[in-house]
Amino acid sequence: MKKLDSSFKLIKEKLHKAGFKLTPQRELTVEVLLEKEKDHLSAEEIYLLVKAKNTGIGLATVYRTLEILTELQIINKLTFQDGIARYDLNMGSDKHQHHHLLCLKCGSIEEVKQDMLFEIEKEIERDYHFLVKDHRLTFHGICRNCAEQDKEDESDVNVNG
Amino acid sequence: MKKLDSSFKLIKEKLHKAGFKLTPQRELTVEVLLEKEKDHLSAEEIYLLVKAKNTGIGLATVYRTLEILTELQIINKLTFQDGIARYDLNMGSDKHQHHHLLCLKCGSIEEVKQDMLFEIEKEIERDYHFLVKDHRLTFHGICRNCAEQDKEDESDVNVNG
DNA sequence: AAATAATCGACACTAAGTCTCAACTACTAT
DNA sequence: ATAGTAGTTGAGACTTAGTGTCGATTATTT
Repeated sequence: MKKLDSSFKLIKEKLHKAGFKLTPQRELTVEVLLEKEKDHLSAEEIYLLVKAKNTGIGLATVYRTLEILTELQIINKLTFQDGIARYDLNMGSDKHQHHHLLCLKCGSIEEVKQDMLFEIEKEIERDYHFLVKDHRLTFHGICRNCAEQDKEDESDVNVNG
Repeated sequence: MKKLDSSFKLIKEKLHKAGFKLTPQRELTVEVLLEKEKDHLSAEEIYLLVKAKNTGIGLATVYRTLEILTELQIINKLTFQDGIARYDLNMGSDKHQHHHLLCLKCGSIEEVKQDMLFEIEKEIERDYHFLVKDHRLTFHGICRNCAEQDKEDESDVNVNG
């Protein structure tokens, strides 16, 4: 757990430097976020996971902590089409958001780490005189797993029909 | 109002063909959407605009109508970072969503009609084995107006200070 | 160890959106 | 043109994500 430990320390430092207290509730919230690094958790989910660590925490506290972490750019707040906010560790600390692949079948969210939009941002700035600060790019489609599942189902139908 | 008229007829036809009744509430909702083509209205805003045409309509009806229109791909339902659904006429009838420029200062939403992501989608499909059906791309930044405003304010400060 | 400013949890509240159901109406076929 | 009917409507109850309030608590500083 070396990597998590160092990230954990770094985040705690950031919080402290910004003048926030290091309460156990905040530490546990960060802990959960680090442990579920790959997921895109909602506030409710984070709340339940922190509570599951046999600790009490209020939902409002989770929201407040997430707000602070977003402010400090430790996490990103994302809203996909369902309108529910999800949170995403900003490990790379790039100023630009990475992209997401949202599966329409299973709802999974995969990340695309590279930033493919550099050229397009230049185009936007030139053609629309719009000063780009950040972007959100989500592809909607069918993930690898679901596509394979679909293929299997199809051949099942062919065999049985 | 030739263009609006023909769009209006087309939409009504689509509704009818899909087996939906052409109620005055639905017609008025479509009318509002056509009149405010450039805006990105929320359900609440559409509701008020329809009511303003000295007609009664229920909020639930607006939601239901918007759901149907989204289903039939006559409009697109968009959720930006505030989590409120906004609606957007799908005039071009391209299967792919156009892009948006969201100003962080004034909140305006501008459209980018071209689809700049063709190559990137190919990359995603190749590298991630993800079958892309659609995308959502929003640039966050400062629009032309606000940038100019900022410049003016700055020179004011210089003159007065 | 005491002072204190930040933080906490419980719960009331807001707001977007959905559900329910009795009343109504656009369409279809006569 | 009219009646029958399935789809639709509006009012308001409900759900759910998220915010605000406030008295009690606690991490930090001295």
